[in-house]
Amino acid sequence: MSDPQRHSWREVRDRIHARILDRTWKPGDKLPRDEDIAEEFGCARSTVHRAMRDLSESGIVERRRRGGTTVRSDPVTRATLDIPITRLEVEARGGRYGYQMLRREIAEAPPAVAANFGLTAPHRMLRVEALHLADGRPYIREDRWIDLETVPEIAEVDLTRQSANEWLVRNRPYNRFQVRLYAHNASAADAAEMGLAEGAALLIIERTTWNGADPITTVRATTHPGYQLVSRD
Amino acid sequence: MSDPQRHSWREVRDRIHARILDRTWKPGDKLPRDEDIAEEFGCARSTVHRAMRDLSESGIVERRRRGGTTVRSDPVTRATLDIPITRLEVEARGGRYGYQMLRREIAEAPPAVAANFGLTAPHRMLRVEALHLADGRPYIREDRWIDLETVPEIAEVDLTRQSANEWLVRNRPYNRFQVRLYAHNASAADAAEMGLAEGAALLIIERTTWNGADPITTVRATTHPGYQLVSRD
DNA sequence: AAGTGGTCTAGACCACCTC
DNA sequence: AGGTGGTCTAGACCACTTG
Repeated sequence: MSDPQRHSWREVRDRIHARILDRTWKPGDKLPRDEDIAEEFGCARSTVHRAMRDLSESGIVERRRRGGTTVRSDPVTRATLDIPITRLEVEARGGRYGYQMLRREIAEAPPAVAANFGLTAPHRMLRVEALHLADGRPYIREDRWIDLETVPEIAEVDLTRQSANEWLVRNRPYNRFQVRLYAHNASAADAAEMGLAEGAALLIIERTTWNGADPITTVRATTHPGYQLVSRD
Repeated sequence: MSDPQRHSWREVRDRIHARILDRTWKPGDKLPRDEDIAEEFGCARSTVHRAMRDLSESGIVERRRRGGTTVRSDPVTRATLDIPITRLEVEARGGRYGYQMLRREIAEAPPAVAANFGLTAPHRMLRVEALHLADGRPYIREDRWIDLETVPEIAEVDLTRQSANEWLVRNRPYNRFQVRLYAHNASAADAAEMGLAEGAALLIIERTTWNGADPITTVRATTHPGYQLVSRD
């Protein structure tokens, strides 16, 4: 009557969510078919579908063709993180960005690296270690392995001036990736290269990227002390 | 001709994405209107819309009513993390879950806690410190503050047997939250309560939840050494 | 003021999976 | 084999926001 958007998908979503929260529909229960909910709420099935997709993406319900919609019995907190390009992150904070390549070698990928890609056969890769600087101080140290079978051209690129990441983003974009986060005590090498105390707690961001089935690169980014990641919204 | 689903939204999405990757449309550029893309691709505008929403949620393009669609000039890696309920996480790994309340007090929220909620006025809150155990060993230690103005009933709940989180999930669900991740060296107190070496690098997961504008709770979860978070897909 | 994306509808067909 | 969610279409109207 007075509501703007009486049958908006957000309202439908919230009404369904409310019934889950008030235990009308309990974890593990099966919800009615979209069509029946649509009829009850007096809206189109596609509106219910839109609402359900949101609940499904939030991890609140699970949907399967023919199997219907069920309330997830193991609710999770599903957070979205934006991991920025380091140069833009530094500049956005008003800092002066710097990049410095530390080492470069071509070698067999060690087992830990191959495992990130799910590879069993030995693989020749380009390894690049580099430092990202903010106002001249170490900000992130990265240890990167690039698959030379997928990205042979990278062997010819001058990575002392341009970060491997920026070259890859432009020339070998990925369409699939995985991120792994954990804490790590600064090793003696970390401490020396980043100018900090040995043992300092550092957040590590590991990222592995593929283009379809082809491995592209895996990076272990060691952040400076105090670095934080914050979820969107 | 031979493709199944010739005009699927995924195909439309991938074709648009391909043009961004091959720099037909460069970062900062404005894309054609959905309707024009639909005409070019020979599909409905709603199919383009579906494709665009996916690109927008992935952080590849930005869309504004009247302002059109533009390619993001600061590409990010947008990762989704599932942070499970600790009890279910332990049980899923085949461990025996245990819970132990350490301390409970009612106090003014310190500035750091109030800041998480964006509060300026002093607030009385319930503070609960507790330990989650896996096979009898400390798994996660949590330091939680609960807003007594929003959730007065919690003061009467017996939190020695039931974790505050499980009570809250059932009785005061949130609809908005923020997560913050960082690394931290175990303090002497951390070390004593979790049975580990002082200075160990620990991943901290801070979570603050609201119901609309009302603060519910903020938790600082200190994970055990070696704990990892991995993105979905 | 007008043009863009956002939403809603009704209907059709499809794909997947459980029954 | 049949029922469920998933997708696509065509059309209409709305909301936002920018020129």
